[in-house]
Amino acid sequence: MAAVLSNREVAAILYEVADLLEIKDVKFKPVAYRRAAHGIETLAEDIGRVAERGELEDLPGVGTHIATKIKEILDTGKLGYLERLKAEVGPGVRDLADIGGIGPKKAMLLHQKLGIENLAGLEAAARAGKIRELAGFGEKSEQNILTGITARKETAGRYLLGRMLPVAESILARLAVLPAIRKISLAGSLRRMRETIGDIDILASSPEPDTVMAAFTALPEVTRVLGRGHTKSSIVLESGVQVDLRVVEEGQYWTALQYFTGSKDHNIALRRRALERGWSLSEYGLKEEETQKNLAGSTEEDLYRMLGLPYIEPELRENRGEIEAAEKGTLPAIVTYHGLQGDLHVHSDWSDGKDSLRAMALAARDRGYGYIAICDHSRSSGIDRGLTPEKIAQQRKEIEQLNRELKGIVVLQGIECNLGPDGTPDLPPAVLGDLDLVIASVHDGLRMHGGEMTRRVLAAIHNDHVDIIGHPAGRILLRRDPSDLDLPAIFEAAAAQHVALEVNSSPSRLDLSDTNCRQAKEYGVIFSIGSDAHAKEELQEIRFGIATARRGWLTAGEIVNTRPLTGLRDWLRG
DNA sequence: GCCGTTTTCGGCCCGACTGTTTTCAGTCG
Repeated sequence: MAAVLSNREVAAILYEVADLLEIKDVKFKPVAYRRAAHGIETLAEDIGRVAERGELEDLPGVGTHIATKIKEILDTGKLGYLERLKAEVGPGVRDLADIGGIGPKKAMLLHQKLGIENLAGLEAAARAGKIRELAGFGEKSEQNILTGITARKETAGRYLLGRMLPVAESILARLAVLPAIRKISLAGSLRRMRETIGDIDILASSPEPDTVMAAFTALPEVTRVLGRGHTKSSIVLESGVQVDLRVVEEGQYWTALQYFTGSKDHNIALRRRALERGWSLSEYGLKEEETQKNLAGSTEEDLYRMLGLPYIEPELRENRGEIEAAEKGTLPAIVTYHGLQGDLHVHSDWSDGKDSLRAMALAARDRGYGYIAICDHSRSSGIDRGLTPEKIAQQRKEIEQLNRELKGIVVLQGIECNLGPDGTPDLPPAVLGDLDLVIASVHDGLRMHGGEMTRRVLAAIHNDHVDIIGHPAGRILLRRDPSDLDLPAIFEAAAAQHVALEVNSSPSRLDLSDTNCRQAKEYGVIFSIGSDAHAKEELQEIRFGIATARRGWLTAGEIVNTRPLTGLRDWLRG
């Protein structure tokens, strides 16, 4: 059997080809390879199946040549063309361009003039003071290279959305009150709510940009000012994250917000659309080529309307087909941030949570929920204080008492039961049958071989007592890859068995992922969104799960906890 | 290397900032 490669792995090979071609200063091909790679990366269907049907060339950006290369990758797991490029350019040269301030040109120059092969070589050359001697480099660029290498070692350059959004919102709040500020918003990947972000982007409008920049660069948490201009300044926070602030004139705010929200690919597609109409789109406006008259209206909605499109939510702006769908009027009405009636996955101090049942219930009511499902861990999950059948019976009494007492919120008794190696829950069927809701999750043996792991989860899906599969892919962002699972098989079974797949909102999980959701919905899967809160303050992290669902094009109808309690109960019985 | 309700050839998004330069290339988003 030939090696089975995921879409992501195929795309990674094409991206590498693009980078190496760019280093070789080949024109236009890098863009072509990147576009093909992006199309494959965001494809809902398995690329192998597309290839089997002989439809590779129907994919956007894939022509005869790239199709042949994709076939080679799928057949052999490798690409001869890439191997030749690597041999030609030098195997580690591509990594050099991961350092800020170094692009393809400088990477090649460093390689050719100093024989640098990798990041270790780059660091050594910088420390030895050799880089400043190169034409086009100086002392400052040498220092920046060293700083960049350090930053990369510490963080690998990505940060969790759930950790950075509060930081960004705090900065935003302090800038928003400045008298010089007219409008201000988050932009970039943070506004699109990507699961990890590379930096924080903020956009503001002001008649006095210098005043705003002065306040921004003087924020107490700033450890370094990377640059300060009239329209753009960049700072680095103690955490190592970079924050960019752009300040534009009032009249340019909405086009600038659209522009700086991205994604880059979405914007390129929009700009092409503008060009087709004889206009040019930039952060400064939508302009008629000849007259330079600005056609953009006074909101982002106006801008999309001018381009013949309905408004496209920031979470959808990834050039994953949203522009085509908008044009056809088939863009889904994605779930809203206030669209949930309850939280289906929270913990209490009965297992590893911090707060009592009562505290969790009251906090849920404060959020406007009608119900909350307490899903503490079961006994074998390796987590201290996991619940035994006896404990579950005691907990039920307390929950019943709470439900008699509390108005405006219904507490459901659920469980997050642990799945054994063969997919059997670690509680007897009779115990599971008495609970309102059963989440089944894998917490150990995550590195199981693909077939075994898939069978394990499928067994849980076919268990009559299981309502939801918790954090199905088992990934930890920036730390642990998803388990080796046949996701299409799981999606198919979950849809057939009416078992919901969870979108876990914990900032380091966001599992299922946005692209998983998008793929699963094609199978008719129903989803549940849970905060996985272990304290009442964490209930608000549900917004990251909702964001993930939105990025996965999910509508309220596809998410079981958008239903009021009666609707939820109907589904649980069904 | 891809693509085309003007094109099967000749295009392929746009502008600011940095660090190095005495007028601009490279990088970045």
